Amino acid sequence: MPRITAERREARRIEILAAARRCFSRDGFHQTSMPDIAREAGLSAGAFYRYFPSKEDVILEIAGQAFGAMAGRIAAVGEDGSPAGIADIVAAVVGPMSGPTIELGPGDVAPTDELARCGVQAWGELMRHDTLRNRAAAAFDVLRARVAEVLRRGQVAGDVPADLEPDHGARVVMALLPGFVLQRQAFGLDDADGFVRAVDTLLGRTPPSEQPV
Amino acid sequence: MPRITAERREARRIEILAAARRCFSRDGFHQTSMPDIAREAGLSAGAFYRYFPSKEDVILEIAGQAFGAMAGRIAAVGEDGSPAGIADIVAAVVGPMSGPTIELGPGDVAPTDELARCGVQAWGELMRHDTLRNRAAAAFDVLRARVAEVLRRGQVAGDVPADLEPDHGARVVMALLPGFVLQRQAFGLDDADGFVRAVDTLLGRTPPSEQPV
DNA sequence: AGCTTCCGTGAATGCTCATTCGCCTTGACC
DNA sequence: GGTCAAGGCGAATGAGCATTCACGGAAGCT
Repeated sequence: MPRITAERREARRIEILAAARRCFSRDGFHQTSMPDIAREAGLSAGAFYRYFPSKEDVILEIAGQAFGAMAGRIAAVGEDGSPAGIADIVAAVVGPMSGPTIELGPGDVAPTDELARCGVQAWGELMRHDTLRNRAAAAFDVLRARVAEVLRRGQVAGDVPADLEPDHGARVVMALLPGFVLQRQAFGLDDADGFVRAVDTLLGRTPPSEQPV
Repeated sequence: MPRITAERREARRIEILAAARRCFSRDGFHQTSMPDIAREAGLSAGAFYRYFPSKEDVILEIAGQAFGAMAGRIAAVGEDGSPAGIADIVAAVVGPMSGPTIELGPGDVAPTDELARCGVQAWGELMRHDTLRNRAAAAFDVLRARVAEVLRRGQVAGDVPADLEPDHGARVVMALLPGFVLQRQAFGLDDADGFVRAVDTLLGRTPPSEQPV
């Protein structure tokens, strides 16, 4: 018979994750100590371990949130049946991010700057953490296939060059996203509209040969 | 009167940096201990400190190498007077990377996978290390201006949409690079040719309106 | 050769940190 | 209200780490 309800317990867990995100986005994964997280969450160091087995578990969970938030935005494009183009995909990921981080469900949070900063650090972890990398690779493949599908539809509609290999094209589209995130988080370049407009223009919606100066 | 010549001293310094790159690319900045670096360099832990004041200095120097190697490739595009396009810039960064890391000059090394992996981790450091961020931001601005200039020339030649804002377009081109590096280093996707081909196609060299299915 | 100066060594130092443990508190259930 | 298992606490633990230091030895110079 637990002293606190399951809901309260879950809320506490989520609160600890939120505190960890704040610490990680401010100081980095490895410069944040457990007492830091506990203090930020308003708990003692010991209480933390009633909710998570180790610090690494929190890092992995937050890395998962960061990747998941991005993936969720991409996956949502075109789900309502509207005709989705490449620029729509880019716009979805690159869209507004400010405000507090909101829990959408268990382990599912809205994308924020805070989370994006954790994500950038998680890229570094990807390269030597096998579990994280495998999960991320699987998610990447799903998204890439989805983007490739959008490109194929675009080819049918004539919006996308017919001689583009969709799988390679999807790689290029996916490659735009980390670059934008990095520019925004590291250099403060957050003109998402200008970025999307440039993507739209570059992608040939307005073919250069028909737009002489 | 030094016991070893200046050349030998410099060689040792470079060797330590090489050892640190190997360790960092394998285990990450913060999972690598000083004894690890010393052992990899064939030195004692104490000797390291005759060459560098601290571990952080090595990290910063290697981060600088990683960014500098990329920057060097971008900056080299079009320097020989040949007409450079966007795809040339992407191709330059995305090009071959294997082989041992080669010292090109003081603090100047050729891009390798090893160095690229250090670079990805350095992105995470960027966000909370002011000195590193400021230097990177300055370098980024220079490169972006250079890419924007290539785009302007492309507009004159008719290869690039006239209504593209060159500064925004340059951001987009620059954004492609971290994405490609991450895909290569984290997921092993190293088909650089296919990537460049897709960039070339997407950029509208072959306007979609003239390529109906 | 003799002196001096610097280099390399590796054990010692003095932290910090993740994690654990014994104890007290709290709230649910009877 | 009483009981008791779980929650919370924070000092204690023990490992690991960056950095320092005192010494042995090798090069340069005279």
